[in-house]
Amino acid sequence: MTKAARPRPKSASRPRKAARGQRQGGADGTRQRLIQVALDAFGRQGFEGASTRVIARKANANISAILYHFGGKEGLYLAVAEHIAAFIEGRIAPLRARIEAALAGGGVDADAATRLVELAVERQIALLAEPETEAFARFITREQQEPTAAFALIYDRVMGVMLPMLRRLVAIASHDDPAREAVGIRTFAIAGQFLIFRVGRAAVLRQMGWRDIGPAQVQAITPIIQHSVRAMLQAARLENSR
Amino acid sequence: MTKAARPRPKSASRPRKAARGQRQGGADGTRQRLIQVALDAFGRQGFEGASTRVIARKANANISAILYHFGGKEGLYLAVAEHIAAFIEGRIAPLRARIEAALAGGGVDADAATRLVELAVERQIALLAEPETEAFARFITREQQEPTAAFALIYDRVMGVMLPMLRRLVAIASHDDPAREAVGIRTFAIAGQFLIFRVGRAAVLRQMGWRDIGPAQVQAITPIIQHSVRAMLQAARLENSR
DNA sequence: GTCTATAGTCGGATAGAC
DNA sequence: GTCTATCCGACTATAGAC
Repeated sequence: MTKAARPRPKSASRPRKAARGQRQGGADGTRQRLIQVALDAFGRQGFEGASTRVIARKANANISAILYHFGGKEGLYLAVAEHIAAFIEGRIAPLRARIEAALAGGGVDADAATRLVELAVERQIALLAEPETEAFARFITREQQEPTAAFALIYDRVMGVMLPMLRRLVAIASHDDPAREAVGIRTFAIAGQFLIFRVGRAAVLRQMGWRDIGPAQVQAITPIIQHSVRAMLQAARLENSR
Repeated sequence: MTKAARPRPKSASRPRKAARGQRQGGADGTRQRLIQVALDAFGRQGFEGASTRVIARKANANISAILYHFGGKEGLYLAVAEHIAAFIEGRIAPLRARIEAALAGGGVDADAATRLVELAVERQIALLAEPETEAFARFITREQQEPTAAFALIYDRVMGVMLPMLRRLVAIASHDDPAREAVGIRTFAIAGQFLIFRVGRAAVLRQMGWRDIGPAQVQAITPIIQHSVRAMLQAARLENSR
């Protein structure tokens, strides 16, 4: 009963000795292709639903290549998480730098903070439209439901960076204390407004009659949510200034 | 390659001949226990990750009972979806009746519509706090990522009912046309504000320092999101009335 | 309606040649 | 670094006794 329903990722002793600077016989290509295919497979079918055989075949690689490069299925799973974290880290770096510089500078009043939140919202929605991130969302959403080491990795490198930053901005924009629970809740409420379009994808497509969530949809979504966020922050500020 | 990554639910010829009114030897109990355990297992580990062996053992039933009652693993999966749809249907019935009556009556102005949306938000958040719905959320969120027949079932009976209703209210509250894309987007943005607490559960718990999302958390979340929704709808109304 | 025994398939991992 | 061959465990589903 308690015996272990399945062997989910724990530590993953992936060897991956050489492969960074050498590139023998297109080896690095194999590694990258495996990660790419595995990202889609794990995201769609989950850790146990996806099979290494199918992943290897689709990546034009041998099954043993997974053992060689990642030490096993779990290692491949974690490598996918690393890939996701690295990709998003790179994409949000400019935004992060800009917000951190503003916050360090000290001259961020409520209006400036509101504008920075709106900027962050716009960038995050734009990220949703990039084709790669559709698979990311599937993978991460799965991890949110039943977190493994892969979630900790992604949280630490992406969410754990962005959320506190957004939270500080929300606090400034609403004349509140970032440590207060209400500020945290408000921050998630903001994130939820656009994340729902990834996470509730199937329902959104049906209800909206969309065939996909692409650039056209992003263009429709962005101003509405920015508007909503502004209204929410201003109302909270009024409330807190009484 | 195209050979079939896995045998997901298609039609499920579940026999389930007698079992409703007869109740021989505690049979109905077995059926219910299997559904209960399967809901948790499928939600956590996905269709292929969960094993009928473990489900049967945890439900104190024989593996063959799954074959007998549901015709197979796929039948059990769909039975879980049915259970979810029926449960939520029952829970939202009073709210639905109230909103439909108000809309049919015709006397719903923008303020009344806003209050009804706030009421719906409150009820939906309260639903999140009920312990059963945690497993529901896991199951449904999985289906959102890679929908099967189970998603169609739940969408038709729950989301497809609530979303258009909410959408009409949002349109009235914001002096807009329910058919407009912006109204649909706004409706999802509202839903996203509380759904994030279920769907982004792991991130919420980490960032907020919560150990669970229970009654105390619901009490903290509800007024903040109601306030946010009101601000958003009023801002949209102002925008549309110019 | 519940159970045991077992068939048949597919999974990940290993060993070792090249 | 890539490949084949193979092991062995775990899975779902079937057949048939009770």
